[in-house]
Amino acid sequence: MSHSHSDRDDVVTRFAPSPSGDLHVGGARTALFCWAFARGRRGRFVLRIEDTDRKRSSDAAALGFQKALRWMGIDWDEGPMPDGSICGDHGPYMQSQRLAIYESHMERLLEADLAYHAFDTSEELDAKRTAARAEKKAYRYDRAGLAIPREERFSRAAAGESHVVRFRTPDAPITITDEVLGEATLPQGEVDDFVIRKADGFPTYHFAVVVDDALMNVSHVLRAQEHFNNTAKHIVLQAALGFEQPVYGHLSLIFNPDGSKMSKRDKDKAIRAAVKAASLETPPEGTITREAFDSWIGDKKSQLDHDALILMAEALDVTLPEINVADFERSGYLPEVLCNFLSLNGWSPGNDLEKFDNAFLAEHFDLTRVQKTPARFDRDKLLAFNLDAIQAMPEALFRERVRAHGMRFHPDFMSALTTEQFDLLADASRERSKTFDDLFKSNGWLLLADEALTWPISKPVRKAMLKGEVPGRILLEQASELLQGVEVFEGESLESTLTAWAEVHCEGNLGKIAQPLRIAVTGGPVSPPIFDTLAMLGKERCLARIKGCLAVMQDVANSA
RNA sequence: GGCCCCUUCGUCUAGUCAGGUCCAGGACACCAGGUUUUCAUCCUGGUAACAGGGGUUCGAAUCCCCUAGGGGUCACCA
Repeated sequence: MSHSHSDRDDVVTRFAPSPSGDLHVGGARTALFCWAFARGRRGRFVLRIEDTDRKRSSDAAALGFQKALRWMGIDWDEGPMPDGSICGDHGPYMQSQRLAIYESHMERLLEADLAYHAFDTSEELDAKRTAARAEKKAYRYDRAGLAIPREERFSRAAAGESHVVRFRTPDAPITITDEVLGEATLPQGEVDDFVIRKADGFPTYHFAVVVDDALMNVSHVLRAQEHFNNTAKHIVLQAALGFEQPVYGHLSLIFNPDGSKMSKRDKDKAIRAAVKAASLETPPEGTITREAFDSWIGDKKSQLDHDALILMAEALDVTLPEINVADFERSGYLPEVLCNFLSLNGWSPGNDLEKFDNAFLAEHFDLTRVQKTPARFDRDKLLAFNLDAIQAMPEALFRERVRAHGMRFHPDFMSALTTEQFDLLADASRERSKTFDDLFKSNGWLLLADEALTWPISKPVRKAMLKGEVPGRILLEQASELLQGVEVFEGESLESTLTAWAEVHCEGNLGKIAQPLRIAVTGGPVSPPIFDTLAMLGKERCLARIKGCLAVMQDVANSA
């Protein structure tokens, strides 16, 4: 397997996820950095799917990864494409389709006695592992398989006896050179004779990754720090197979704000906490079955599936933590902001510069400025960045993007409004939206039928409606008549009419009438600016709602 | 526990490689004041860190050593 020089001179990076679950932010950042590194050097970026674990991998997950990357604005030159096609001359890019390739290299190692069949049972190995742990020692394979004569190993394997193939690790220290972490030498014996082919015939990660990176001409391997120790295995494997060694760079991990490792389990954790807080012993109505609930509660490590998670979160009024790229999309973050913020975790361009796009990242990203320490993921800062980006957006663009978000995640909301209504809402919401989703979460009052609106009595409602020398409900009654006479029910005319009216009836304090009006037409004390709020609803509906509200407030006042 | 790596405000980080311009800068968060018809936004100001201890040096956040703390890894998962 020799490669031409021109081939190797190019920068080639790859992102090689195993397709289980969804792409989480840590993986997304790795992909982003790999992409940026290649793009900034006119190199190629490869997407490879590492599906050698047949139990955990799925095609759906692989597609989900591709969509998540696309959403972030990350494109790749080689690998599977979301439309089902395949790009690149070094495929296949699904490891499960490369078995014959691995096998040919495996044979070379076996023939040269650089690898050997091992017949240990998992029970035997487990026992040795347990013993090592009891002695507080690191477990290392004892090369028991090597005691079997070579001929016998081959014949037993040929006869179909269950076995794995282990790599015969050289008896020498191994030095890893890493562009981020520097140089580290593992003492001899630290890397044992690891498995390179599993009993099911599939290569292990270590073997597949080394073969693929070499055959795909990968020049720079940028991956998570959890792989740092594995690199030693990859280096000795490359030497045995006669492959060139790529440049390595290991990226620090991303943690939760509390310092715990960010994981998919965090969603279950959030719900478990809510279940505990509410002392629930049965699943909430309309969520999951009693059996599912009991087994989930019984096993703290078990996870609910995606739909169950959402149902439970809604029933318990819990906000699930965003972990996956798809979560951030659903929550209404801008992909360019997520990318910007993600790259600030573990990398910075210096000069106090914080806001930049992917093109800038590609141009300036380099390994020397990558942080060695893990970063905690600060959602507040991400939110602040998202707000800034939305505020900086032209009105028309915001309309367009927030509409797209609505069509995707809130179709009922969208179909309930006219285009004019929605544009009004979008314009009124832009400056106060931290995410696209904010608009949909906080304006449910628009969708309700006028008869269905209610006015829960809370402290701010009581204050605005019932307290004071002239209670708000009285002013509201008067303002209602005023509104009846407004011909052009639009923001500007409403503003001039109501401001003038407030000048006379509220001592110039618009708030005195704005708040009662807001509560009357929305059912609560929070909404976009009052004139926009009124205009969106239209004259008829405003008057109907005010009428209903006044009746309720009258009752409350009477019973007080 | 073995091995490897790391350690600047609450958080993300600049500064560390080439010691003085750093009684440590920016951002988010927080606190105080202001603007505002609600919420949010916005404006102004403020609190806040070189993990600890030894060296080296005229001088150390920056170099060396020790201690403490953190992380990764120790699978027929990747």
